[in-house]
This record gives sequence, structure tokens and C-alpha cells, in this order.
Amino acid sequence: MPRRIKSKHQHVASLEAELLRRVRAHGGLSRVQLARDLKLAPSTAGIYVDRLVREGFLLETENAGRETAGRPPTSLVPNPDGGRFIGVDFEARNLMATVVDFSQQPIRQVHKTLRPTDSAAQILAKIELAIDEMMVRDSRPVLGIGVGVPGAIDPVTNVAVHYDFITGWSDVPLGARLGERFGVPVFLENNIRSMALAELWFGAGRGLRNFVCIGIRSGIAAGVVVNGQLLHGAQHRAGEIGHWVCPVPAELAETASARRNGEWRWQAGAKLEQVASLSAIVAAAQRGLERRQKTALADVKGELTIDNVLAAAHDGDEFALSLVRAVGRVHGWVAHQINELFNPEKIIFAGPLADLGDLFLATVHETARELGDAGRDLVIANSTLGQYNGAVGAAALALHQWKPKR
Amino acid sequence: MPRRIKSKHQHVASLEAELLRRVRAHGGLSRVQLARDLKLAPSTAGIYVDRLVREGFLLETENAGRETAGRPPTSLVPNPDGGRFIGVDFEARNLMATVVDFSQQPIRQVHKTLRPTDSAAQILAKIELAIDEMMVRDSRPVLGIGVGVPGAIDPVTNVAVHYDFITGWSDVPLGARLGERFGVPVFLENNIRSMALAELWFGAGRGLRNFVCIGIRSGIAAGVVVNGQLLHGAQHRAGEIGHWVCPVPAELAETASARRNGEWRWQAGAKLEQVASLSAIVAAAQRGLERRQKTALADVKGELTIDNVLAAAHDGDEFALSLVRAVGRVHGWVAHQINELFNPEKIIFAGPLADLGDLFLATVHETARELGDAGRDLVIANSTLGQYNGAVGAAALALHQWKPKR
DNA sequence: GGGTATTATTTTGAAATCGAAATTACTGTC
DNA sequence: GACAGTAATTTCGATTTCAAAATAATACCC
Repeated sequence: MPRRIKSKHQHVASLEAELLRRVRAHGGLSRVQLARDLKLAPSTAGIYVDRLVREGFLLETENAGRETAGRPPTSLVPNPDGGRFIGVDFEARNLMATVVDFSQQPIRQVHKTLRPTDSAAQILAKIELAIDEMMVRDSRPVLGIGVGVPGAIDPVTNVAVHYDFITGWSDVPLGARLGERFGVPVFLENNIRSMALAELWFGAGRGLRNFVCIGIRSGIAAGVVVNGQLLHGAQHRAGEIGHWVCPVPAELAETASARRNGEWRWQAGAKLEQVASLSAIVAAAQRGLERRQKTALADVKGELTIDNVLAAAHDGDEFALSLVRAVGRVHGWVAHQINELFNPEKIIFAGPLADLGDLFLATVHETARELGDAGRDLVIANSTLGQYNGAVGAAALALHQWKPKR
Repeated sequence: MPRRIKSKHQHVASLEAELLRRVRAHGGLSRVQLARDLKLAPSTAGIYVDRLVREGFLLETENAGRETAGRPPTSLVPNPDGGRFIGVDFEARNLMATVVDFSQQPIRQVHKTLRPTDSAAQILAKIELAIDEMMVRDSRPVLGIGVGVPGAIDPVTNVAVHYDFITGWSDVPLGARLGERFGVPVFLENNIRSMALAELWFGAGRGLRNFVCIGIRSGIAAGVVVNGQLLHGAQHRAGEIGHWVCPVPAELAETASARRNGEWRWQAGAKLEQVASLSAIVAAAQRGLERRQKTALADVKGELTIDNVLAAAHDGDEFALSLVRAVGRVHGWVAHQINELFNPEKIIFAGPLADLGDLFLATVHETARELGDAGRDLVIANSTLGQYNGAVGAAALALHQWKPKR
């Protein structure tokens, strides 16, 4: 009769993991503060912290000048040499990868371009290549890999279920494959959700327990954090607001008749992704060029890209600005709906539009305030984490899920 | 120096409470099954169950004919005489109250009508009166009171924060007041959320971990259950989809021009509550009568009520039916949006419209399927719990929050 | 410099919980 | 009716976690 194999101290490991998470989130905590935060007895916190220090995951630091009475606390920080984690984030066109040290400081980053014609196998190869480049053999070993995957994933089996925009990307056993190849634990997450994790841990959502992160790239999706936890939904498909049926501002309408007046219109079946994503902006700009709209975009050589449009808006081109504002109005409506349904502490926009700053956000905010009761309690912000957002979030996912072995 | 008073065994009490919840949810569990469900050692489960049996909260039952080998399990059921709980649910016009026994079987129910002119104080008095009527002095004592309150509440301080449709209903210390008056713990919850709890524990949401309950009465709101937990939001204001800006079907439009064609329209500022609530239906029906629409409703004496309209629809009146269908289309859109955002296992509609059955739900379902990708994974249902739904949920809230004293 | 107040950490013994090994109460088989 | 097989429950240390008390390290005051 085979003896059942079972970790004898699984709680111990997860408690240690929780302590590490806390120390990473608010560096410089003491044993006693940790005990208070986690509702542990001080003695218990002491035991675990001692062990983590002994094993080289935490460092005790001198704390500089203090003025309060009493025995000074011994502050704890994660030991950067505790180990490294790799994060990968990709969608149809781009792949980003990063390595972070044990204190979640990025050490190195890499960007690769994906071609629309790339097959699933080719993309898999590029992922492995990017990870290889991050796998530098120095100091401490790589302890885990996190991947932000477009489309649906199954975080239990670590399978990438499906993504429309990569041919053959269905039921890819990404976790198993990378795990075998690199010999470390692999964690998958949908990529907008890993962006939300990045915001939660080091971005605009730091310290919040309820917020929504809206990612606008080729598609549109939302990562929802409730009580400090990512929301997945029954089939891990929560957040697909790209499929929302939404109002269409005249500027973004496809037909001339729909553009006639300034009023927003309701078109049966107009999906948010087709109305207010980056690709929708490019399409609307192209329609504008076709009808000889006066704009600096007319001078663009070759294929019109989203960067052209955003640059023109940034430089004050009226037509490009009108498109950005129209998209902003739609997302103002989105923010309003989400605010009423979730009552989050904050709504964070991520992606190239967010990088435009106030140019985009002002319209969003204005529209949301108009729609709500004086927009009460509505806080909207742009992500400030830049384009490695998702990769960093994926690395942090691995970092946070990882547990010291017992 | 006053010694800090603190329950020495708070986990014990909450573990016992959890065991009780499990046994209520799936009557007839055994010690071992409970241990498995809660990931406890069998010995631990045994210790607690023994104590609960000894204290009269659980009963061991004979289990009828079985065919499996091995020592038969001793099934456990909640002891109906373990204690009673009172639930109250009210909104602007109605107040419902119920008592349930320890196995959550309703024992008695009462309904009171509230007048629109009632002040906060008068309503408070009616609540107390209803509770008095439920406070029968027999067998076991009342252990807790749950109240489903309209509008915003603060479940931490147990204060009813605000509700628009009762004059002076602001910062009512309902929990403290009832607690003093009746000498038992009082638990507050927003009333749509307590309806969602009722669905979770004994209704269409039984056994589910992710679903949304949409309540359509004078207003419209949603109770969202994620991972088996109610979602509250940052200021406990989650679920206010009545404020959603939504499309308006021609049948429900206010102006003649908007009614002109069959297309749905987007009106800036059209709120779901003003478009697709019970009061909106009555208003649309009245507008129909004013323009001499052919309908059985023309024969109604006195003020037109929602019951008239729903009865007419039930009897096949074309005009009334067209209104119900139009509202159904709007809620089909709502279901679609919620489905994409949350990916719940089920969406449950509650309120008088749901009591119409398929007459209402068919349109909802059809619209939602049209809007989604073949409506994949979308399950929509009507509540079957009837009008004491909220009261039962409120009682269950008290029942579930209550812990045996240690 | 010595006492007092204050806060962090460690020590200590007790309570909660566990895992593995009995024990119990059945069913089915010869 | 004894005997094997099976699954629930109990028993019995061992481990984890706790709470309270003791100890340590500082500031502040005289």
C-alpha cells in the first residue's frame, strides 16, 4: 500500500509566503507589526520570521533615527538575493519579458515583436527564447515563471484555453511545457488580469482592496480586484467587457447616417471592442481620411498606425483629438457603469491611451461625472507603469504564488 | 490597568458556526464528510460536532437503508429547537417579516403596508411592531434578528446610511436601536443583497459560488455573489445598476419622436431605473392610455398599478405584453453586460416580473443570446422564492452570522 | 547616571489542531 | 456464524499556534 504523500506543513509554507508578501508590499515591517497585520500571536510571527531570516529570504535592517520611546523594532526587508522570478506578457503583436529579484526589483527586460502570421508553435518558441535570455546564471536561481496570456486560461491545469488572434492557439499546455523545459513552477494568468496585479502590487492600486483596471489595447478587458483578490468568474472569463454592447458617439460611427448628428446612438450589437479599442480608433481615422477629413494624418506614409493617431492627437491635430475624445466619452460611460456596479475605490486605465495622460483621462472623467450623481466617490486614474506593466505583473504573480519548500 | 477582554477561543466559535452552516446547507452530512469539506482532521471535526450535539444545536439521525460496505456514517441535521431567528425586509411600500427555526424553516410570516408619507420614525415603529409579533415566547429563544434595508447601509456600525424614498431616512442607528430593544444581535444588509443571500442559501443560487441576483421592484439593483461571498464594494454601494445608463426601446421612450421607429435608442442620461423598473412600466402604460392605446388597461378604475399591467399581460393583452417584452429586452441587455463582466454561473431575476415566469424571461434570454457570442455559458433564471424572499434572506443572514457563545 | 515609561521580542505553558493508528459498525462471502 | 473488506469515528501523541508573562532595548526625565 503506497503511503499517501502529502506535505506535512502546508500551512507553514503558506504562512511564510504570506509574510513574504507583506514584507514586499510594505518593506521595513517588524515582527510585531506583521503579527498585528496577520492577526498572529507575536511569538508565532517571531518563529516564522526567524526561520525566513535564517534561510536567507529576509534581511534584518537597521532602522534610522526614530523618536518614539520603547525598544526599537527590527525592520525586515526581502533579501534581493533570495531568488529571481521571470515574467512574460504577450498578445497578438508584442511580447515583453522581465526578470525581477526577490524584492521585486526589475533586473532586465526584453521586448519581441510577434507577426500576425506567427503560429502557436512559433510563438511558443519565442516565449521560450525570451525566457532563456532572462535565465542568467548568476547569484540566486530562478524560482518561478509567470506568464500573462491573452484570452482564456485555466489557472488550475495551467492550460491556455483559447485566443482568437493567434492561429491554433487552443488548449496549449503552456504551464506543463515551460515547467518541463525550465524546471521551475510556472503560473499562468490572463494578461489584463496580470496588469491588474501589477497595479495592485506596485501601481495605482497599491494599498487598495477594491479596484478595476481597464486595459485598452487591440482588445478591451477589465481586471477586477475585490477584497484584494482578482476576480476570475465561473469559467475564468470575467472581465470581458470588450463584448459589452455600448453607445456609439457620432465620431466613431461607421455609416454616414449615424454620423449625422452629435447625439450618441445605440446600435444593436455595437461592441465596445469595435467602438473604442486601439484598432477601432485606427479604423475610424482611416474612414476619416477616405472622406478627406482635414488632418495631419493625411501626410502619413504607408499603413496608418495607432502611434500615428496618438502622436497627432498629442501634437494638437483636431481630427485626431476628436477621435481620442470620442473614445474617452465611451470609456467615461464604461467607468460609470463599472462604478455603479462594483463601487470600487478606483478605476485605472492602462494601455497607450493611458500613456497620453490627461488628454484622454479628462474626457473620461468628465463623462463619468455627468452620468453619475455628480460622480460621487468616483476616482479614475491612468496607469503609470508603462508597457512592461503586464510582464512585471506576471513576474509578481509567480513571486506571490511561490512558497518556500518545507 | 484593565485586563484586555478578548474571547479566548474565537476560532472555535467560528469553526462551530461554519459547521452549522454546512449542515444547514446540506443536511445529513457526517463528521467525516464535514472534515473533508472543511479540510479538517476527522478527529477535529468529531470534537466540535460532539460539542454541538451536546449543546443541542445538532441532532444525530438514523440514516435509512444504505448499501455500501463499512461503518455507516452518523448523519447530522440542525436541531430545529436550537433557536429562532427573525428576518425583516422592507422598502418604500411594503414590509415583510418572518421567523425561521434553527434549521431555517419558516414558522410564521407577516406583511405590513407602508405609506409613502410615513416618516422614518413611523417606519421604525412598524419594524419594531412586526418583530414583536414574531417574538413568540415558546420553545427556544430568538437568537438574532436580520434586517434587509433599502438603500445604503454600513454593516460595520450597523447604521442605515440613506434611502431616497423615505423621508428622513439618514444615518438611522437601526442595529443599536433594535439590539437594545430586543436584547439580541442584529445584522443589517441591503435588501437586494439579502435577496441574493436567500437565493444563495435556498433558492436558485443554491450550491453556486458565482452568481448575480437582479431585483426589479420600485428600483433596480443587483446582489453579486463571488466565491460564495456577497460583494459589497468600497462604500458598500456595489450593485446599484439602477443608475446604469442604458438603451431605451421605442415602447418605453418618453417622447413621441423617440417612439417613431423600432430601433433602440441611446439617450444621454436614461437610467435603467427610469426605463425598466416597475414604476417605469406603470409610467409607460399611463402614457399609452393618454394617447388612447387600445388595451384592456383602459377599463381599470382608479390609479393604474403595476399589478394591473402584469395581470393584463398575463391575460394576453397586447399592449401590456409589448411593455413587458420591451422591459425584457432591456434586462436581456443587462444580463449580457453582467455575464461578460462577471462570468457568473447564473443570473437570477427576482421581483414581480420574475413571478410572471417565462412571459418575462423568454425575452430576456432571447435578447441576451442575440447580444452574446451565441450566448455561450449564459444561464438565466427567475427566482422562485416569492415575495418573502428578502425577509427569509435577512433571517438567514442573522442565522449565518450568529455564533454559539463560548 | 539612575529611575520610569514604553514598545519589541522571547520565553513559557496551554489550547487547538493535526496525522496516524486503533477501534467500531457495518456488508458481503463462504 | 466466523471472517475478510470497508468506511466512519475515536484515541493518542505530536505539532502548530496562542496568550500571558518575562525580558530587552530604547527615550525621557530628574
